[in-house]
Amino acid sequence: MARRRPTSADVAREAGVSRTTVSFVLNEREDVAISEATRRRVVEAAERLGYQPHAAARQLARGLTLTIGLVLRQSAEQIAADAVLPATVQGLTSAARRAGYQVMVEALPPDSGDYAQLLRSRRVDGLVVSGPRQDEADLVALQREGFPIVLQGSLAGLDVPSVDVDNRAGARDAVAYLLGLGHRRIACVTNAPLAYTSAAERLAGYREALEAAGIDFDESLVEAGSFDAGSGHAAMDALLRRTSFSAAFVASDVVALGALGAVRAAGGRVPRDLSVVGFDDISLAAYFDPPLTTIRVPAYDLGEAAGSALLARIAGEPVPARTLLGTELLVRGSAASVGRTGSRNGNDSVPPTRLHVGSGAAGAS
Amino acid sequence: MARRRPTSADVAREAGVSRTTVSFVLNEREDVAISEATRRRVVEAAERLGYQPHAAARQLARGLTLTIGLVLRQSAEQIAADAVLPATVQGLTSAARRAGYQVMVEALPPDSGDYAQLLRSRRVDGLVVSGPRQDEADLVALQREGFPIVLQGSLAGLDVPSVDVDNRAGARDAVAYLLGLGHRRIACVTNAPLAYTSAAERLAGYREALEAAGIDFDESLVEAGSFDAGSGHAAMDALLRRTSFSAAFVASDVVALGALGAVRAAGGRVPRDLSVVGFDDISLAAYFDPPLTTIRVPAYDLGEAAGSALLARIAGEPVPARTLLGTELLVRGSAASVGRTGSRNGNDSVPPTRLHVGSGAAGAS
DNA sequence: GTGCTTCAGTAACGCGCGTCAGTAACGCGA
DNA sequence: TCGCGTTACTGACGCGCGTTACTGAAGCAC
Repeated sequence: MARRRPTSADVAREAGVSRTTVSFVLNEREDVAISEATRRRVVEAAERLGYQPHAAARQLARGLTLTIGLVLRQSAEQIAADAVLPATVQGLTSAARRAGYQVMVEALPPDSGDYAQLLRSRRVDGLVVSGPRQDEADLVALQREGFPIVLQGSLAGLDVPSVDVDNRAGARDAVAYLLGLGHRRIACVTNAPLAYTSAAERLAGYREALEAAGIDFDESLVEAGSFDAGSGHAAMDALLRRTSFSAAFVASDVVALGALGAVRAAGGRVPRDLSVVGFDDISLAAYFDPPLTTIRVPAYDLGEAAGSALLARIAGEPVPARTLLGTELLVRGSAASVGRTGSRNGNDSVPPTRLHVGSGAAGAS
Repeated sequence: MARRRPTSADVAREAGVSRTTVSFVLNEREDVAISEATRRRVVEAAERLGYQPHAAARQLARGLTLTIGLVLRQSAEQIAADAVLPATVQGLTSAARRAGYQVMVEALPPDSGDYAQLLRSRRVDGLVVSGPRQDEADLVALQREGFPIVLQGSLAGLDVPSVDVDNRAGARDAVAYLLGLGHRRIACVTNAPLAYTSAAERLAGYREALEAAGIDFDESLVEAGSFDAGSGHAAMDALLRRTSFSAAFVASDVVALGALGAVRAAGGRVPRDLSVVGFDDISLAAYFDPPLTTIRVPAYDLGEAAGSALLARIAGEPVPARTLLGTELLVRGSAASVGRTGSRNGNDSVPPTRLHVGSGAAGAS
């Protein structure tokens, strides 16, 4: 016969005290006086029985689930291609664990369901929502009902605290670096369609850096990527066919890998013929050919910060409306000075080739 | 004044029935008779009040949390470098959602904590445990206490149902493919230290394929990788310095990227000088240079299968002790026939170069 | 009318805990 | 002795739901 799991009543009986006392002892309540002797008796009884409080009963009595939710609002493909998601999740869970919280994940592509019930059914105490684009209405409604919500990412004109990477500053740094190397015609491949805030912000950083250097924005130098390497290949291919430039800011490492392939397919060499700077610093970027100069985003810290902000909100503490995490330029081998080849080749005297793909050249594979 | 969230009692009052009736109606119980008229009254009242059952109360009353846990038992670095984890998690959440379940993630590196309390405190109804190596004791104990557990991965001699990719068969396919291309001296870089079952299995598949072709196993052709690209670079570098071979099976795409870099650093070209086959088919593999021929692992399906198996166990249905998911060889551009160069170069007459790295060559970056 | 069955709905209990109000015992000063 | 505060503990209620056993009423054959 399987023994029933022990309840606090069993512990009370075993220790010869009341259930109330058990609760006081095990919750370490400072405001009630318990003699050291009974405290010990209770602790030992609990130990002996292998007592573990029933989570649901506790939640019901205290009105707290000690759980936060992570809602992923991207498409399935986008999630699968997200190289930094695991790190972000780790940051979130670790922030949660420090506060005694657990994390519930809900991968809910747009239009595939509703996460409001997570909150309204009190399954979680709060929500980190990542990558929303169209459910502003739901968000605002939940926020107004008083539920703690933190946005991971950005969404203009929303009265919800958000935590994000400083995409604009990172992009500015990347492009400023290329400008510093002497480049003037710098192309930009976005990391996603511009409806995504991060894509728009990175493009804005690109424009700002050009502007600061007194260079006019040229629309023909911009092409949209879309999460995956294939889009980067296509975008770079289109740019090479359309116009000429000596450097490119590709706003995502994953997209950049595709772009590197397109340059190669066109017979060009990076950085000799074209300098490239990426964004994200995925773990493979250092092993691209050439190793990718890129902007590091602190993925773990991002999850951490989102978690901390949410927990603060749950605790009723004030939370800044917007937290931006800094990025960092990582110089590796994919960008070189104008008029100089990449150092890895050693033949500095050869001028940069003017890359151009004829209409008959091989397209994307 | 903030309105209190509605309870089933409120719905009952609003509909003019008892709470019991509300419960019967909203849970759509077939075994009790409710007139269509009152059914409608209750549903409408619930709708009007925006009623949402309190999850904890429900869990307490029914003894079911409708939640499963995913325990990640790898190191933090390993999780961060895992390119297929998001897909697996998606598969798991989607299997869960179909059954009305949610997923709780617990990233618990070895020796950093205890996941038994998740079960013992009834926070979850069951657990998918991924990548354990040393907590067999805990697992067996929980299993014996009757908790539903499914292993994602493999662990010998454990009486816990497991779901895994058929690593051995996949490796066999990869190596058989290289053999079919005429290669005889085939190196192997493992995807992890051999203490990891998946690494041992993939190496075993490599040996089996060689054996089937009547080729003796040569220990000097094997080098251990370790999750990241850097280890692949180092391993390939060591192999090139130590011996010669015309092909390599690198048991992870991430590790393979580093290996490709090492070949390049040694002045070799893939597949002209060396054929390479990877494992995993991460989303970037098709954009490596050259595009990586590899073994596709069904990451999403893996999560799906683990989830389904766990839910079956929770429902008390029998579950096979071991579920192995098939893999698939994806031929791309990183392997070529012996005596022929890769077709992309077009100069078939050049014999394969014998690659060898002098002791003065550049090492890992 | 009687006995039986089916239909429609309800009262009351229990899930396991947190917590408030209350109490008994025990000093301790005047 | 009384009054009062302190210490150490307990009884009982409530959290919001699911569910079992029960009650009336209606229908129906005899």
